[in-house]
Amino acid sequence: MARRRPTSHDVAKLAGVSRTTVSLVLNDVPGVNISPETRQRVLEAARQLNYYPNAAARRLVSGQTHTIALVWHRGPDRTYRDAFLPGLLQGITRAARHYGYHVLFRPIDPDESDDCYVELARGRHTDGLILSGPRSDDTHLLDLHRDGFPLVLHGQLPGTDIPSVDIDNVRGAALAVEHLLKLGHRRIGMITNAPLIYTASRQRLEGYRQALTQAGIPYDEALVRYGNFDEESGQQAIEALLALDPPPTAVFVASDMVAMGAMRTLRDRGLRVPDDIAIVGFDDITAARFIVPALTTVRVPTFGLGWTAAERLIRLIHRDTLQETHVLLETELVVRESCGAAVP
Amino acid sequence: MARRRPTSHDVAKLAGVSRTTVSLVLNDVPGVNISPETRQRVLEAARQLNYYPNAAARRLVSGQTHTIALVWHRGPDRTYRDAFLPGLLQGITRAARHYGYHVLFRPIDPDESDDCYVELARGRHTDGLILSGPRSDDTHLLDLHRDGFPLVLHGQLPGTDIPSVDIDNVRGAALAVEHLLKLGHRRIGMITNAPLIYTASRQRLEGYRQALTQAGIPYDEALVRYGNFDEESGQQAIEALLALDPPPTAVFVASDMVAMGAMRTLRDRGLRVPDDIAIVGFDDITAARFIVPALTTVRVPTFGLGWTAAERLIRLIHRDTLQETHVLLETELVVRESCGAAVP
DNA sequence: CTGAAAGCGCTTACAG
DNA sequence: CTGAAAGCGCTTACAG
Repeated sequence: MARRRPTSHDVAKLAGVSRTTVSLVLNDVPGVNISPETRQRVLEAARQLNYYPNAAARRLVSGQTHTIALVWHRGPDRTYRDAFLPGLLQGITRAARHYGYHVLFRPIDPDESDDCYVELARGRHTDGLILSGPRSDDTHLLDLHRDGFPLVLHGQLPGTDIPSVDIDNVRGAALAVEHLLKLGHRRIGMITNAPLIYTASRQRLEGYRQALTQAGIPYDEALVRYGNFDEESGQQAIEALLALDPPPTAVFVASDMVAMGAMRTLRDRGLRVPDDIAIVGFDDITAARFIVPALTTVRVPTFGLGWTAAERLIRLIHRDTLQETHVLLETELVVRESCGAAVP
Repeated sequence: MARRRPTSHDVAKLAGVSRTTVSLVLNDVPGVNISPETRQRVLEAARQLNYYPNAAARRLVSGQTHTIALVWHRGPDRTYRDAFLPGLLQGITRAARHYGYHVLFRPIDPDESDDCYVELARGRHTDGLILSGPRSDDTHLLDLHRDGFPLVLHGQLPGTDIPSVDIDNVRGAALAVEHLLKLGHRRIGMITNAPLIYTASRQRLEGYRQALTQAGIPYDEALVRYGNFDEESGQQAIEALLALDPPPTAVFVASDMVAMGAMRTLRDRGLRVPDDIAIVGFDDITAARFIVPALTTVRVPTFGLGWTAAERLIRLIHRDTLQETHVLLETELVVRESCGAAVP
């Protein structure tokens, strides 16, 4: 800026009052009696000078930044996770705005050390942290938590009491499989979204098992193959499933991206979906609507995940107590064409 | 935190030096001679106390926040724009990290007033602003610019000297149409991405015209229809084009999302792409790869857009001069199946 | 009802 | 080579 920014001093001078009064008026401090005329004079002076209080000074004196940060791990599941970013961020920023907070976005690339977000917290750039895709070997995280720094995980870290928000993967997967069972399928294969080191993968597999058990169908390991976030893994997995004798009549693919690969292979092989084989995905990425046949899938409430995480984090910052430490959000089955259910 | 955070005072005491020395050592201030032993003692004390300088205090004294903000307009083109967010943010945060800056994310919903980002700038929460989707009626923007506040636009605002970064829409559209011409098409229709009030729409239409002119084909208004960001608008537009006598043999759809609608209608009508009618899109959204036939389209360099915007903004913050005020990034034609070119 | 003063936690001339 | 002091721009007890 060319000229010096106005300070509360300038406003005080122009209004003919002290800086104390300026602060009191501008912050609308309750329980203080200031004459309406004085109040008006201060407001007018501030407007005239186009005065905005310096955030740094405020932060210093209040000890609060009114900022929360989203730390976004970008691992091998990058493309997969990117699909959720807009919704999640939208949920976080909406909640933040509602409570008067700003949002800092901090992606962590695979080549970065895990602790690069620690400075954000310890250096008080932010009042709290949402960590998306937490690592179980992240000791800095536990240190921060131990020191009472407000933290919410997006995703799960088994065996910790750090508050977390996630979707109910088990239930979501069961939803998908139950739907296939209802359509009459008995021999249902599964392709996981990722290797089983990922919590979500294990949980979605668990949901598949539960739904089968519930229906009195024995779990058959041969019907399960492992995806790895991308199309190609879906192609390989479906090949293996097709090689079975007999092959499954339906497959639950626990990731839309992986399902895209599976469907490509089926098409290349001249197999029709859902007539020859039914498919249900998971995630509801944008492409699920557009592919032919349109993919029946399990929708992830990205906005709700973001809103809930931010809302709980701000609670923590305010030293409110959380009712429950871990929150699981419900998913929703979106029935389209690939499952073979009649679409109205 | 349970116990009081350590301050530079604590570090000084533990190391047996003054706070000045602590600051000098920790900031590695050049041109100061401090004995290696003292330096070591300070570093050790800081580590032992797990000391991180308070950001608010630093910001106050330096007058810099080392933060840039992305202001993200969420208008009627919401879904459309969301497709670009992850790439753009990734580019911005990478550049920011490279220069030691943090990134604040601030979406603006349609129900919010346009000036809600002003406080961010005037209150010095950030050293500069990237505005994505600027409005020509935004007077606050011009005020900030006049006052010398560092600003970079993502998108264009005709008739302003505010630095901007965008893609070369004209060239990108021409690329698409030239490709269709090369494949032998002479009667090429166009569906715009949005109404012509949007700069990008006008420019893509201009690229279409230029390519035709270049090939000696007269511009025929009847061959142009207007999309509106979504599938449905694509369906209506393609219907109108098909009703022509004769209909075009190829259509350039200046938005993948709109193209999805057009392709759905073509499929429903039993028309084959590209055999009966060739299609080229614009944007390269994720779904473009997965739809059948895979969509030939013009790729938008989202990462480059973000990186360039952030890099230029930081230049501005450093009071460097920019070589050129407006930067246009090149797009790239991604040839897939919908255009009818032989794919190797 | 309003003002003078202290203090938040740093950095940076300025002495010694 | 190192330290005492001022100051960044606010807010908040504390006097009057």
